Amino acid sequence: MAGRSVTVLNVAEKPSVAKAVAQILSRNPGIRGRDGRSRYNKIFEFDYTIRDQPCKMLFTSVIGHLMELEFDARYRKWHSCDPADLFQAPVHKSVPEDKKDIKRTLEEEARRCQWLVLWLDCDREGENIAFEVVDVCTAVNPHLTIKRARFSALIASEIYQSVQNLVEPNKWFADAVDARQEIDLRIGASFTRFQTMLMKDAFNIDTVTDGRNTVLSYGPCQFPTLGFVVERYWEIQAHEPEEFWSINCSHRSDEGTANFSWGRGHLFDYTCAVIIYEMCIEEPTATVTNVRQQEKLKYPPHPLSTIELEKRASRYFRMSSEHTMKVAEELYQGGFISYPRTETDNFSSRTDLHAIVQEQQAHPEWGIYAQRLLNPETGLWRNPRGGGHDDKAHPPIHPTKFSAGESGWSQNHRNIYELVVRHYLACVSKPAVGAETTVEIDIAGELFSACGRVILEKNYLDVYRFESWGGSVIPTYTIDQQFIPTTLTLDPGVTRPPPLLSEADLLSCMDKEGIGTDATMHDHIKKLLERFYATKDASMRFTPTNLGEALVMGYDDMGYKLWKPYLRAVMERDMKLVGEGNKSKGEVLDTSLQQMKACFLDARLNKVKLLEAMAIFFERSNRVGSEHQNTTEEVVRRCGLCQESDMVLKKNRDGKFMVGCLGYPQCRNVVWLPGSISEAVVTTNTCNNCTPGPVFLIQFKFRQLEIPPSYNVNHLGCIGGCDEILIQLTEICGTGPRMPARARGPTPATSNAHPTPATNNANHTNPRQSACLHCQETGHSSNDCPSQTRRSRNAQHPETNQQSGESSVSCSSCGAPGVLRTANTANNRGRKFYTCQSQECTFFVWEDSINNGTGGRGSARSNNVPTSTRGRNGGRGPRGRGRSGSNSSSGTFVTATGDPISGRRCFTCGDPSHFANVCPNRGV
DNA sequence: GCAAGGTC
Repeated sequence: MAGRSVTVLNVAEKPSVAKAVAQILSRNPGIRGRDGRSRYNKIFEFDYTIRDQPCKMLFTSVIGHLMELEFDARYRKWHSCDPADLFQAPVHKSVPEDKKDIKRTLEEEARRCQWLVLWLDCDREGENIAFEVVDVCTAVNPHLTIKRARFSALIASEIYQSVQNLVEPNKWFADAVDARQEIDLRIGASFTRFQTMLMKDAFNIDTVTDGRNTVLSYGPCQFPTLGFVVERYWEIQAHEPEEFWSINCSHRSDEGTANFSWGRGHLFDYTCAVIIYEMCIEEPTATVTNVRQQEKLKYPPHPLSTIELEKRASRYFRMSSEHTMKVAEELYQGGFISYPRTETDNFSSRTDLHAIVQEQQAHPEWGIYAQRLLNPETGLWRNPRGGGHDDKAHPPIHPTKFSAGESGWSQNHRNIYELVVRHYLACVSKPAVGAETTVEIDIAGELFSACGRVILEKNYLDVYRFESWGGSVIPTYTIDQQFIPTTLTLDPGVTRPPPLLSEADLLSCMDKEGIGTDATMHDHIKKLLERFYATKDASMRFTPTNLGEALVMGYDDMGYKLWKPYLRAVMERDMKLVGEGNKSKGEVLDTSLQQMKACFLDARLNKVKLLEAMAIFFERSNRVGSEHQNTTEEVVRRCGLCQESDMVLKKNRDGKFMVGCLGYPQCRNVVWLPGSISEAVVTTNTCNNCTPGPVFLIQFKFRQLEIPPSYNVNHLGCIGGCDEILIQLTEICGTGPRMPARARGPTPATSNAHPTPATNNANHTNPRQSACLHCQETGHSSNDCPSQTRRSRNAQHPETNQQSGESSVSCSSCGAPGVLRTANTANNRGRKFYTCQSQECTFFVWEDSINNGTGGRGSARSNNVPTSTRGRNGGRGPRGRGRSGSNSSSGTFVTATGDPISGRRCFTCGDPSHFANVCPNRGV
């Protein structure tokens, strides 16, 4: 029933959506908006009818999130509190200064409206922004009727449908985002303050950070991103090139040349390869055993999503993801391309795909192709294949306006526009068609194959100049045909480490592990560079800096996976549960913050690991208070004297422990502790007697010889005044150390000497139980891995596994203990040798060669030992080098079972002193 | 001085 007109405030997530929806609903493409308080957010007005209700529509927007989460003022200064407090410090949402004008517009318009319709993007963040808008509007007009419009694309039919079927906003979705925001803030701020304050005083790191104000930030997205870079770097460092051998065959005829590759790929065992090669050389006639002809298709890419745009721009134009997004944003603002932040790689069936192509027909470079595409006779058109991703908010990136290049465009603008257009044209084109021929031949029982390809139809490749489809023509062969190869060679090769991560690789890793969103991934990458955690070289590949590597190493040495993507994955799972209503926001916050706080406290107890890792790369600073014992101060209680600051546990340079007020020198409240204390750590336990609480108990360790025998060296004590034992020991021992700190023995063991925190820590894995990152062995952590002694980072470390007096032999490949065994082969029966304890490693050395210095890695083959170990680990294997000189000259070989092979000689010249592969007349 | 998420 038509009634009196109501005034409806409609709010979209961004100005462009407000305008687009207003244009559609008002059926006025030229609709003009009036200005509000914010220069970007216009207000469009028109009349509309929603389910028979006449409406005066006011359509405006926000610019993403309207509010930010922050700590209450008292906790905002870095030294205002213990970073551990940030896990429970009060937080609140507020509108930041630069969004105040948008808030004012909403307030002014909301006052005169009866309805509020939320047109935010239909994802979790959009839902959360919707509730921010609701908060602002209902604060000034509590009687508003609140409705949510759900739409998946800015297409007229979709919008009409949506406005007639308004729903309720989804609080669960918004709650999920609230939880994420709070967890990110608390973890980020606490760890950032902790590690920054710890390292800045202890080391001279300003040298690597350009003297800028150094912040060693930690974030649940930036750190895993750094983790990917460091992990790859470590993989490269750990790589040892390994020689392998392959047999290659070519055949030239009038029709061309075919290059046949060996069915076995390559062999790491030189002897084996030579034996097979000899067999081939002795009977080199090739017989064609199979000829297969197949039609092959090469498909065009899926419609363009943000990540693909970034990856391809990086590959094709060497543009950084950050710059790509900046350029894409400008093209979007200019109306040339669609919204560039989208996960969607699927066009809605309602999109007019042909109209987009029609616009491009006049282009001097790809216009002809667009015309061909639209001509049904060419048969070039094909509806695009989707990649299965849909963010339900935006279509794939596609051109929205024709341009043959604008005068203000940089080369990058031209490149990105061209990529978007060509990519779109490719998507709606038929795949390329090729004819592939595979020929298999047999030489002396060995299989070889060659493949030739002819492109029959280029189709999309005609327009998508960024891709190619290599192919070569090979001669025609028939089954049972025989020929003598033109060349038949035994060629050496060497395994190579993987390359450093490229920007495209990094984006793929992040995408796969769910780190960041399409709109923020480039920010996290940029942050690594800004924080001096990584550098990017000319070929767009990332190397960790010393700082980045040290931080990851420090946490890794603690056994923490804080630099791995798992934490984010858990958070993503929790957010999903909250969004589905299967877990409450409070529940997720409670458990994950409790776990993260325990992890934080534990990390702080183990901070020596971080300091040790940093010490590998950086000089210790001479600043006062820089000794690592007192670089972070653990809060014991609130100061009862000034009642403003916290009392923290400190250790002076001379080794004295005390609990002092952070308000020093304004507040001089201090509790001196007995001089006989060797270690003191604040625990999470609190005193039940002392007030005002909480007063955290301290785990003390006293030096045995400095306290009366009736006292225990370990004592969990309180400094609040209730602890008789502590008072007595202070009286007995005084408050100064007996010996100067420097005269004491080695620093006691670090983390193991500390009590474990009372709370459980789900993220902590014991490095003694987990496999070493480098050699995959258990029994040591990655930082103790003997295989890493070659790494540059250990150059400053003593060789701990080579200490004199040790009688055992350790594996030079993985560092595990050697096992003494007795040979049982014909030539060496009874002779002793060592192999590696690990079944996966083929280290070998004769015992009698150790003292005369002839043994070691690679000696396996020159000493005729069984080579079967190679087979046991599937071709990957010993880090030992390939062949020794004696193999190629003596002519004595063993089979896999250790039996000698005699009577072999060079096939080419008949000389028994060498084999054909090293013959001066090499080749056939 | 700290996070990550929106978007101009």
